[in-house]
Amino acid sequence: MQKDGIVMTVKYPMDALSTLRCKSNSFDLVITNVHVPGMNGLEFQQVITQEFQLPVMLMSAEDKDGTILKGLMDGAAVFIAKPMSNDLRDLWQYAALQDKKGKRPVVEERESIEKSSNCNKRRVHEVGESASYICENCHQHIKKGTSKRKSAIKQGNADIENSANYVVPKKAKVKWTMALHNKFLVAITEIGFDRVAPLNILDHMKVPGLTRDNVASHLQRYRIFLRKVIDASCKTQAADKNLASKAVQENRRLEKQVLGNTSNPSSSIHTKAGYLTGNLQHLKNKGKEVDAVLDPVCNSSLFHNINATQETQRIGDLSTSFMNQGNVQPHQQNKEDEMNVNFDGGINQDMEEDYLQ
DNA sequence: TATGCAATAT
DNA sequence: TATATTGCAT
Repeated sequence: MQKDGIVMTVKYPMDALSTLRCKSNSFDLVITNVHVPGMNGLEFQQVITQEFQLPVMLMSAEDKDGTILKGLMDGAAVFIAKPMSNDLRDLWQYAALQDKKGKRPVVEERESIEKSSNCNKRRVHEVGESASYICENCHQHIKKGTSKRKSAIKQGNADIENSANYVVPKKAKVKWTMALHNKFLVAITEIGFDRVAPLNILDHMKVPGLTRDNVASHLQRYRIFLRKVIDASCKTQAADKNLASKAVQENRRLEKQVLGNTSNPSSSIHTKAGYLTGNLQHLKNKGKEVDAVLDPVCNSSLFHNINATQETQRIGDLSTSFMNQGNVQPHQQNKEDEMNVNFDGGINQDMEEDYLQ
């Protein structure tokens, strides 16, 4: 693990050692199997500990006490039995918090309770990204317990939590790129507006690492946005109605004037009355069209408690304005976002890599 | 239990 | 600002 958040992998221990010798200052943490080709992992760990003073995390499918104990006594920072849990990311606290004086962080034993999580490329990437996040913010996490809200720390780790060096592991933050948001929209469309719910959306999106909470949070924000847009359009509509009733009154006044003065009807009055009548009809038609398109959507469960029946924008336009909320300068928008917008749901691996920060 | 939502934290 | 988390009501 390098300081800039990048993970470097090598197959052979000797390659790792030569890399470390070239630039040992660039690395924060070494993760190795106990069983590695060409060398015993415990030896490997000892060399690194002695030569580079880097925390070493040992992994093994064996959880025999002897192996664990030996590794820890020889200076390994952590020993983890495979399959590893999703809490792998917690490990970065060892790199982040390593004492300058050489004091090793608390040793924490972990059980491998969870079903084998796939430790694939995606996973490693995610951990790498969140690592730098923890490094940047670890000092904030160490201090203070004065928050009004209940701590996010889960129960059952009280001893670890209380240790001076404990850092609350920070979850990766999902960045809702245009591509991801479009997947979200596709999911909503597929599900049908009436059955929209976080878990449902999550199932349809099929994005690795995305959680129900992520979706729920995004859905909430999206609904707030829609409400704003619809409220605004209601006001517009109200204004239109006002205009329409004024038009009606004006029409009647003019018609009376015209009818009351049949001997010399003013062509300009006829023209104005005709214009207002046409305008009124136009407003009515416009309202009907919009109603027809948006009523099913506005009355669906996607828009709870929204008492709006008219909308001046089409739903498709809403996604763009949703993503442009706050109106960031267009040129600052991710090139990727613009290029990868994809309503067909086919999102490639590289894009998925960008979802989690 | 999952949901929606407001308030609040980060 | 955007996203996450929490507590509550349903």
